[in-house]
Amino acid sequence: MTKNFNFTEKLRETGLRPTKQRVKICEVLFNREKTFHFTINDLAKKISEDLNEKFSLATVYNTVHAFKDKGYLKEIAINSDKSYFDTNTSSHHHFYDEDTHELIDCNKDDLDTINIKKNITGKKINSVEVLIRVASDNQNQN
Amino acid sequence: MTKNFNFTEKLRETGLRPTKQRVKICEVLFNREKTFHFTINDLAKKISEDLNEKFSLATVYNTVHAFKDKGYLKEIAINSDKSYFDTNTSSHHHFYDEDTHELIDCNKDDLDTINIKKNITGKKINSVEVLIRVASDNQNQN
DNA sequence: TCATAGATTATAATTATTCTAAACTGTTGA
DNA sequence: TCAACAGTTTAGAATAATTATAATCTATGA
Repeated sequence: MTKNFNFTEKLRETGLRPTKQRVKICEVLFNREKTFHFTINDLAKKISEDLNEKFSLATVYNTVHAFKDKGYLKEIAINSDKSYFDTNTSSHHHFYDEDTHELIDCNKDDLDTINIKKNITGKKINSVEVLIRVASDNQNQN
Repeated sequence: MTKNFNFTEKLRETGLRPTKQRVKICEVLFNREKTFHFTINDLAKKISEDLNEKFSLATVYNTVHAFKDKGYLKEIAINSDKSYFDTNTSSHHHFYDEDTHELIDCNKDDLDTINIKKNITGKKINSVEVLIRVASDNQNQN
């Protein structure tokens, strides 16, 4: 999904009916320069702010999951409080600011490529995620 | 915490009252060769199986959190379903088997050291976690 | 236009986790 | 040794994120 796309067509192409809600959520998520890191709640809030209308929470959940299944979104494991999603679906890693609870994408050159030397027999690697937890220098050491 | 330790003394040393429940949970967690990866539910089940008695779930939560705060346990972010904990508190990484929902420790030589080249101004790095998701070769590509 | 499969919705249900307040227990010091 | 108190445990209630349900609605293809 790229900026200023014909979301209706894109949705149809990938087998999702382009409903009003889905198209609008696409606009909120993908009409932007930088990648967007969000929780369901963030998104629901953004929808009601930006569009001045409120979709059912269930719709937000359904849509985000549909988008994730179609590969428009990536889910990022941070903790068990809530799920975080990322509009950047390329293979990349994250900083997580434990003070602000914000996610920041790593650039390609922030980190060497992760090289896994061991294979688990009969298993293939689905993903490799690095999470770098950071916090203010002058506070909780964890 | 090491195998066959005097848990009562160890608990006291770190400022935790060695109650019956805490000592028994120590035994379940730390009297073993290999590291133990578990969810709260796993642990609660193991307690009732191994010890043939049932501690209040709240106690299991309290104890696990106390142990985590004292550095006996590490929490591992996998998904938002539940929290996973690890008795191996050294800096290390994980494979996560998406078929069996099992965690497997990476050995030091499974992975190169992660070298982070970028700093976030004013922030210090608390931890660097790598999670390698694996799954059976002949099924869901995610 | 119509039938229908697929979506949306409000709400209920579920699940993991945290809170609460009462009862209980380790520890300290007289 | 024992009273007193702070720290723990406990059952159950409360909370929060998420999923399920079932009725209504809508995009789509005939």
